Amino acid sequence: MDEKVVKEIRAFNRSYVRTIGLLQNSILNSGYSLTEAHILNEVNSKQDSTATSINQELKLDEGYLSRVIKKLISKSLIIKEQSLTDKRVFVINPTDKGINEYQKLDKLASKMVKNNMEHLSHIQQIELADLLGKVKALLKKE
Amino acid sequence: MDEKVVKEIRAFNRSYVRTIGLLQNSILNSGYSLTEAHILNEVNSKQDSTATSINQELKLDEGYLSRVIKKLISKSLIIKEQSLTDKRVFVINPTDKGINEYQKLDKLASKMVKNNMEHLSHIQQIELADLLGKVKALLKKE
DNA sequence: AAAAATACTTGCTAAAGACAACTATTTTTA
DNA sequence: TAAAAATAGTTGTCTTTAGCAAGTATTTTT
Repeated sequence: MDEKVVKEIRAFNRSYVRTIGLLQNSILNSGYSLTEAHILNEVNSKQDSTATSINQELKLDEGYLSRVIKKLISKSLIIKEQSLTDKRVFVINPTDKGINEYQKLDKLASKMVKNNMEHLSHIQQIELADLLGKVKALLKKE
Repeated sequence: MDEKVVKEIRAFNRSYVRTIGLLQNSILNSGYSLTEAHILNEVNSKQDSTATSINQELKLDEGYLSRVIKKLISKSLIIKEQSLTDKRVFVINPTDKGINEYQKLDKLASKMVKNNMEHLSHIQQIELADLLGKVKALLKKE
């Protein structure tokens, strides 16, 4: 494989990690940890999540996940109900408060992205979205 | 600002974070924490680093950085010498072992990137590098 | 010369996460 | 169908990572 290509990709990764890192840190100022925000996102993105389904995405330690879920329950952001068909399983859904908080986080994340792009002209912004879309498409082909 | 653009960028961030996250985790299996790897990178990238110069890039807690540096010294990966011209300053450089370990990490990171791209054709790889270069250029304009 | 700033360190604490052992339930298999 | 294995989740314990505040030493500013 072309070393030049690898070099270019790694240079991009380094610079982009820093950018995304800053966006993520802004979420940390919202009162939720990154993991909590991710779980909130999972639970709000699909109905009847379970610890297992959440962890298929997040790949955390199960014990740790269990505790974070407990914490989110204690904050009344999610509820957990034992499945009637399989009593090993506990179905998780957001409360109204959880939906609300998630939407706040979502808006915050959008705002951060906007702030990060605001020095670009409108045409450049469209170009950026176009470029990223193409990259995503290339990398999706598994 | 165009909501569609923001949406596209956020979708990209999500998918890319996952990709980079996997690469970073592979480094974690090398026996060094991400922070240690970053410091090793800093110290190997430029001569006579200092805690302050490292932190201009990494932006860690100063106390924590001080301790991680101490740990790397105890592992004989870096050495620290008091500056003769300004005794507040301690100049940091990699040892031979530190240079060696850094090169190992560097190769590992390249390998991971390669693995991640290997399902792409040569033309697609070049296209990817080209797209990422353009994105980086767009975002660099501060 | 005193005050402020810089460079770094240390004590203390909390958060994030890993590992192993455990309960409860369901599925597989011999 | 009873025993074994697998699945889903929890809890105890520990380490790592990191942040905050107060400290030392030195240099710069006033």
